Amino acid sequence: MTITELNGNLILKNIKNFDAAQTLDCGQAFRWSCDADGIWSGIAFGKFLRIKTDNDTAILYNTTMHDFDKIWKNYFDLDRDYGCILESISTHPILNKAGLYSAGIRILKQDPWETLCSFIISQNNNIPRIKGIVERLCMTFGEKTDGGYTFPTAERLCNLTIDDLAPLRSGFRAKYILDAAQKVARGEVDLNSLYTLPYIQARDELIKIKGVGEKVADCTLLFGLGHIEAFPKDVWIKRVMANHFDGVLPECAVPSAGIVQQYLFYYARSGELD
DNA sequence: GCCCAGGGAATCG
DNA sequence: CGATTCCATGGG
Repeated sequence: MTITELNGNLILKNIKNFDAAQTLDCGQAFRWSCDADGIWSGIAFGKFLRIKTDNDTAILYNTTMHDFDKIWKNYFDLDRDYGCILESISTHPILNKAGLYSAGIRILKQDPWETLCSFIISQNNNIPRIKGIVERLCMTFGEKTDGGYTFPTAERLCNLTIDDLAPLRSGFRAKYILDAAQKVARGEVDLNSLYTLPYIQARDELIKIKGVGEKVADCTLLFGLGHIEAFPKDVWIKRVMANHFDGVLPECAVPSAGIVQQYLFYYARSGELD
């Protein structure tokens, strides 16, 4: 991968397995949207970004080398070799097809609090409505910034009431959002410690929060904390496991289970598997 | 109207 | 332990 700076934009060349549309619209993040020119816009870690990918090139608009090194390189997981992972599952016919179909997906390293809160909202919910609730959460309690609103911190939310959250129309999830905000803001659950804590222990920490079970915890660990061994089992993945794998994940997928999980989720939802 | 959605808590037996 | 049931909301 090479990086060049041009007119305030960054151009990444020879970057493999990175497709903005697949990565940002595969259900791991809920705040990105695409315009007519194929440019994706969103806010993460308090910063607004526009990005477009085309084959092995990516253009990041109106950003700096400093922010790229500090935020976006890590956010888009650009240091990981996904070709190696795709190769490792290529011997299994279904996994191979899922991987080829999803080869532009990168597993994001999102802000852990935003990830936790977003996936609490995701429970028994559909993706368009999750996006709506998350956006109303940001507009109501986030801070105005370039291009929109930031994701509100746990500290901002921890003293609110369920009535305060009524404008979100998040239903029964409101009480879970508040419990998460309180435990995180008080340090009762220390999200930053979960980066390095072993996977099982990190998951047990997250499950202390009301409304957080194994699935929401796994999504937080995978999409926010870099634990690629986490394997979130939602209704789609349960169907794939039952219908195609006899309930057991193929051995070759285990080392990078979370990434393979996202390939399967994306592939299954496309209708190509059935 | 009915069914389902990136589930989890409460309550059974 | 495992299996049900309920939870708010809105799109299809």
